[in-house]
Amino acid sequence: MSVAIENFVKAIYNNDKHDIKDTKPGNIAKKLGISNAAATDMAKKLAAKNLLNYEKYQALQLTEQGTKMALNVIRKHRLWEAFLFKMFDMTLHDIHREAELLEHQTSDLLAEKISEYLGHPKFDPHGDPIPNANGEITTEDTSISLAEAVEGKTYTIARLMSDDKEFFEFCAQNQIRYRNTLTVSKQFIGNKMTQISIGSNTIVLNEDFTKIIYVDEN
Amino acid sequence: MSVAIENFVKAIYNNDKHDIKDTKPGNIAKKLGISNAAATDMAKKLAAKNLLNYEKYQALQLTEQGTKMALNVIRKHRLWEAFLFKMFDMTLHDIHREAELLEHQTSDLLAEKISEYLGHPKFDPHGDPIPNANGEITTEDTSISLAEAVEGKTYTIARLMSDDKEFFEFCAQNQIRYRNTLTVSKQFIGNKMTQISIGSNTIVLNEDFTKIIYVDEN
DNA sequence: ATTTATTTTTAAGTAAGCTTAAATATTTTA
DNA sequence: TAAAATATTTAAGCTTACTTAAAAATAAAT
Repeated sequence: MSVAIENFVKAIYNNDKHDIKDTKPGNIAKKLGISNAAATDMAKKLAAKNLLNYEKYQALQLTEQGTKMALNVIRKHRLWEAFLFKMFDMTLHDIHREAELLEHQTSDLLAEKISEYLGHPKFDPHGDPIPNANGEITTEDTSISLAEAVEGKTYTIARLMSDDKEFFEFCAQNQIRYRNTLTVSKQFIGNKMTQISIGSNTIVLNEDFTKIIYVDEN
Repeated sequence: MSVAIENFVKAIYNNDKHDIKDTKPGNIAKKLGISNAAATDMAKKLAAKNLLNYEKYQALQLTEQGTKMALNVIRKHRLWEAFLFKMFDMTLHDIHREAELLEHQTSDLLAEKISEYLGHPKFDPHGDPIPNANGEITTEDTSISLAEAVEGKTYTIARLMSDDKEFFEFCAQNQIRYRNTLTVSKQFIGNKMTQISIGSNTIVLNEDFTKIIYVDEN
């Protein structure tokens, strides 16, 4: 399938899971940076290909086939992230950008080789679950946003939910990495600022950052 | 640049170097599997972009800019081949197919990371030279076709000049690999059949195969 | 040196994946 | 609940990268 189609079903899948849970054409268009008209157009085409259900003015819903395609692309994306993260010294943001391109040009064979090399990992370096070759994906998620974390407790970083360059540069500089351990040492200004200890560092995070860092209680 | 454009300049570059040394639209079209009309069309477009010189009925000639683009893509292709060959157990044919796709979706940064990881190799697993980041490429080549090799002499495999699946499966089964050593033990039926020893194996090659294996005298 | 064959070019047309503008439907809010 | 705001759809049009068919030029062969 074409890059445009793969990105379209991926956007629907992701929107459905995390974001605003709104998969109407306008939201998908916004996410992909295309016009609403283009999204409606594409929706009709993909409905004809049985990748999604389209009814005028309704939210777009992936069919089983469409979901399978989305998970196949997401698998490749996350495997590339894990692989590049392991092999090369690059920021998570750069790795994300590479994976965004490579995911569409990767055979199932190569994906399997990468997965095998990495020991069939279940999560990528953002903490996102990696679908297996059959399109099965771990859905259980006990993590909470750092914004809801409790002063004095110790946590493990479960997810870095962002594509933002600045955020990942900040992460790289402050040992904020998937599976690292941190302790919440102080919450202040109405819980909008959070001071954490991570490794030997003590840093203060603003609200924006605490909202996109997800943690599991230790 | 688009995939179509990158493949077009690459085809011209390669035709100019190895093949029939004919870069007229029809030959490029044949190589790319598109119609002659499409090739002429593209040639005009690329001339407008200063990637090649186009004159009616004449061979296509890459400009400096076009050559640079071709070498940049070829660099990425060959780095991927070298990298995948090192990392994964895949046939040269499979590796070639993956590289053919990945080459167009690889940033200069990632190419550099791969090159660095491999210790800036000068040749890929087919024995093709890898252009450096400045678009400089090793051109010296002392190798001869195995069809011209001499009975009794020992050679090093310098180049496997093919994209053919069956050929590479044969290679994989018979230790025919870039830089391996072989001895020509017998030439017969008017030098059309060549018997070689490679490792502990003795195998007979037909004319087709001897023509695409290039060797250096030891 | 003509005829014949082959290549190249031109012309017209197609599909994919977009755009903007206008019409229509839905949602919000006063 | 009617008006205003927002979203969605339709319509028309664009660009890229192709296609086939026919015309024109070049190359090969008798």
